[in-house]
Amino acid sequence: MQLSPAQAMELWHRVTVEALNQELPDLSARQIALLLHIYLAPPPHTVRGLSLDLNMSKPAVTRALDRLSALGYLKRQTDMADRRSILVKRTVAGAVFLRDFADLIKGQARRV
Amino acid sequence: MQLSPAQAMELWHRVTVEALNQELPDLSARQIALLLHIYLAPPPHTVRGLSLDLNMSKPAVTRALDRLSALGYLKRQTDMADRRSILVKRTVAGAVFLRDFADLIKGQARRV
DNA sequence: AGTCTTTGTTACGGTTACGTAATGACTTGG
DNA sequence: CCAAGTCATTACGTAACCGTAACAAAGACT
Repeated sequence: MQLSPAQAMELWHRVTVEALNQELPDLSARQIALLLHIYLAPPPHTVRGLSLDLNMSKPAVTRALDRLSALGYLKRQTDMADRRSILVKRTVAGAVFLRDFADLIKGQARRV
Repeated sequence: MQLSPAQAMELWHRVTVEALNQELPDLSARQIALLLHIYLAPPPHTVRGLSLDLNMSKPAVTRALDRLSALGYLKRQTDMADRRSILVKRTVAGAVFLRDFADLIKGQARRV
């Protein structure tokens, strides 16, 4: 996939502005990264693993999970093999949200 | 520019995660949108205009400008034709930051 | 058993952001 | 020249977020 710097900026511009105008639940950069990571990177996903992968502190991961699970975009499940760990699981609502977001990007990409 | 939903998500995922790992100054979605808008949409840019274009309250625009100008990414200039208004201007530092960001996107796009 | 380690969460203090409402500076129009 | 309107900012209360440090729960190891 080829993309000039100018195209890259125009795409990002269009998407961020459009996201603001649609008044999506406004997630921080970390929350978006976390959500995308859970849906796109291979499981399992634990707090510790996410903390390392995304370069954020464990409490920050916990709080992001609180927020995203309150929105219904994912859920926690304690790992039965090691009950200290929790496994972060996808949900239908999260998949729908990301699908819509992907469509927004796709739509704006077509205009670039 | 064509982009499947899956490609769109993968690109967004790669870029957001990479941005976290590089520990760029973490800007909110609004701040990024504002910065991109100022550099990509045709001037002039006033607080009121930005507030309308980006669907955010005027105080939110003022605060975002505070933050972004503290980082040196843009500057205010009072409009001499109507001294109530301010014109938001680009800076070299802002252009450099966005150029780097565009390169980051471009680099990740190549891997998608 | 008991200690040490690991995992996720909570507590705390501080920072940053928001929106509504009030304010100050300036322009406009009667 | 003064009242009304417009522009940006500040004030204020609230909510969200951060990182460090303390914590409870579970596992590992002797």
